[in-house]
Amino acid sequence: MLRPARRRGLADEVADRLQDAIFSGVYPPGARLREVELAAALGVSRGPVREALLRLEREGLVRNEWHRGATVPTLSARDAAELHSLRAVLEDLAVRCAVERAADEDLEAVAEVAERMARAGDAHAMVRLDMEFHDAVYAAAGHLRLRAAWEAIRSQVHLFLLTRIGVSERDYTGHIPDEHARLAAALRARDAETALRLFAEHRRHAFDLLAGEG
Amino acid sequence: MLRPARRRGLADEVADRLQDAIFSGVYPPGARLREVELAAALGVSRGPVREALLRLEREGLVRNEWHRGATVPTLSARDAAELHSLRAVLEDLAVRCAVERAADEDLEAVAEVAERMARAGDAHAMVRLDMEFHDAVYAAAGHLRLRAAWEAIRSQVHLFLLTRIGVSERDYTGHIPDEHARLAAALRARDAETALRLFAEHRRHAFDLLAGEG
DNA sequence: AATTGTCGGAATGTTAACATTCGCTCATGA
DNA sequence: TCATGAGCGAATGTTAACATTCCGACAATT
Repeated sequence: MLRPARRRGLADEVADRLQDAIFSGVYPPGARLREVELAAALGVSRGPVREALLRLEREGLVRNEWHRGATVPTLSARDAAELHSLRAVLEDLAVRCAVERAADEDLEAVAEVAERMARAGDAHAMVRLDMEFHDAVYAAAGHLRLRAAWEAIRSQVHLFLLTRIGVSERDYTGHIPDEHARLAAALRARDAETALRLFAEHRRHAFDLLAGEG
Repeated sequence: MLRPARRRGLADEVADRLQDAIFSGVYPPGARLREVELAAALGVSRGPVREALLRLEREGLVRNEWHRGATVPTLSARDAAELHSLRAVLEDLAVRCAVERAADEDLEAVAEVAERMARAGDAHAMVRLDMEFHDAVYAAAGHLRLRAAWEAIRSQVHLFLLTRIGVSERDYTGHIPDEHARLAAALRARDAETALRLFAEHRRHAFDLLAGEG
């Protein structure tokens, strides 16, 4: 069973590199992303860079302004609240779809990611797995537009976790794997009510932990 | 009270023209959008056209494939179901936000659009006002990312209504204005429970009417 | 007859040069 | 001292030419 081998243009390549760079802290919130600078650093022309910045804007990782270029946005408390509330309704739908009509193997893939979290290396790896876990849930939901809506805020959630993780790293890495394991179990049992409750508690937990002290 | 006079580039201009053209039926679902052709027709170069197509892809109005160009997608029954379910959770949140913390003037703006629907000209104008009404609700919600999520499917909903409107135009134009008036009234009364119920019935009504017979 | 290889045309992907816009600085004036 | 305007520099917006990729048709081979 082969996945479609799609050819990617330079733009996608550049977008991925930029995303990694932002997550790595090379371009912290507030930093300006100059097209010529990026083009020179990556060894491509401004075209693909421009296109990549547009894609990252769609994901909320950069802000684009007329004739003023792209900058990495700083997430305010209000932004965090927006992400929290929007994520809640999206994830509720995802959980309902997944429980209702996902293939068993897709739900097992979710559980498999949850297991990997138990032996994550550092906090950054944990965050990556956290994102991967939720990706798997949306994939199991089999809802293209829901997945697209998630991907529109996914990077922002990722960035939020990375920037706020220092304030309580211990609690985060300690409780998170176990929580995800329970989440996966509820999904595999196709227990919608329990799953919805657990996911809500999970989000509330993470939100209180990370948004409160920032 | 002036709105910010923002300078728009050619790309945005092109995107709007293309959107109008698609809604007008110039490019029906399945049609190919060739960059050179569009650039020549609009009197600009391929750069802005490319950027515009990327923006329209973000809105789901065109599909872009590697080295195969852009096409107007045809909406299947599954697509309609996806739009319906996603729209439901987004609009629920929008209504809750609007009832909870919208300014009175924003809710009056919603009602004002609803009133204009009573004296709409043709069916196309009615659909435009329908979209405008829901735009106003999202604007009243004051939730930037929720609004962005709506805008990601807005054009698809618009196109869906336009393509399916012929099957039951009479029912659509007949009942819709009254329904929206009640919706607006519930919002102005800040009656969350009633508003949520009415919006759900509204969507169910439109979905049954238009998706069923296609 | 069916499959594979090759070729041509057409469209997109990419590049580099040109045009435009914006923020900043500094001089000017009241 | 503050407000106003011109000019400069830097970055983005736009363009047109070049490179690459893909699809379809047709020929060759088994």
